Amino acid sequence: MDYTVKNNNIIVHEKDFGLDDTLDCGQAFRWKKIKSDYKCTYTGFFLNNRLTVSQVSDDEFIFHDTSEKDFLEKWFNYFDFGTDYSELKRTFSEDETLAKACEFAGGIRLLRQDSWECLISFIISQNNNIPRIKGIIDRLCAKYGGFPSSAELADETPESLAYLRSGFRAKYICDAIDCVNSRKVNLAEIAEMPIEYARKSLKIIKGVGDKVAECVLLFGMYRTEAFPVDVWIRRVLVEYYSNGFPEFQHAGIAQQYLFHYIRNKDK
DNA sequence: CGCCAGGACGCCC
DNA sequence: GGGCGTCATGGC
Repeated sequence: MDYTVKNNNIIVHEKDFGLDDTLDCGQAFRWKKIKSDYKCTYTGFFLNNRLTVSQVSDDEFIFHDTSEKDFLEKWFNYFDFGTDYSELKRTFSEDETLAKACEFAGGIRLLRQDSWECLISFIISQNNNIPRIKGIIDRLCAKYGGFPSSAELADETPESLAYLRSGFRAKYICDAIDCVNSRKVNLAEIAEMPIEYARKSLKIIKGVGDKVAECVLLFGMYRTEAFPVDVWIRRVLVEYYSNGFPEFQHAGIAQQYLFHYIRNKDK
């Protein structure tokens, strides 16, 4: 990765990176594609830092109205620019199916998201579909002027959250708020725990089962050994890996390629 | 109308 | 331990 500062923008050159692949693959829910004269442009947030970013070509990107300081302190890490995805994909591609998946959407990167936002987002995701997940999170952020902290949400009840239309998940959101505010669950500590303890700790929260815990670990804590199995990945495992899934370092990142592949390959 | 969506819980055996 | 009905909501 290399970058140059130009006016108020940061121009980034990076291979193995695509905005559509990365920002519209179901790992983050607050990025919106907007009209532009570039290949594509998205606007969205990390915590409550807004960014508008455009893809100019296969390997050129514009981070609009971004200082060098903000780029290096926030966005470099968020987009995981410190990781060599060429090398990762080379390793994954020893597997036949993963080779196809990496070829299909080679621009996917694992975003380093905020653990709290991730926890709430993936509680909302259960037995739900991506457009509706985005809608619920939109309504939450609209009310609070950004993604609310657990402290801001302290007085919410399932009834007061009715406007979200999140259905049976509202009581789970409230339990997550209570667990974090009472320090029964400490996300910063969980992020550093051995993975089995981290899983158990997250599952203290009602509405957090195996799959949601795995998503929080992978997307919100950059625990790349976490491997969420949802209905789509279950299909991949049945269809292509009846003899078991091979051992990979950073298997969670491989999971992202597979998830995107199985959902979109027939389109 | 039924089926499905980045599932988890409660209850049953 | 595994199996099954239920839980809101909205798009198709």
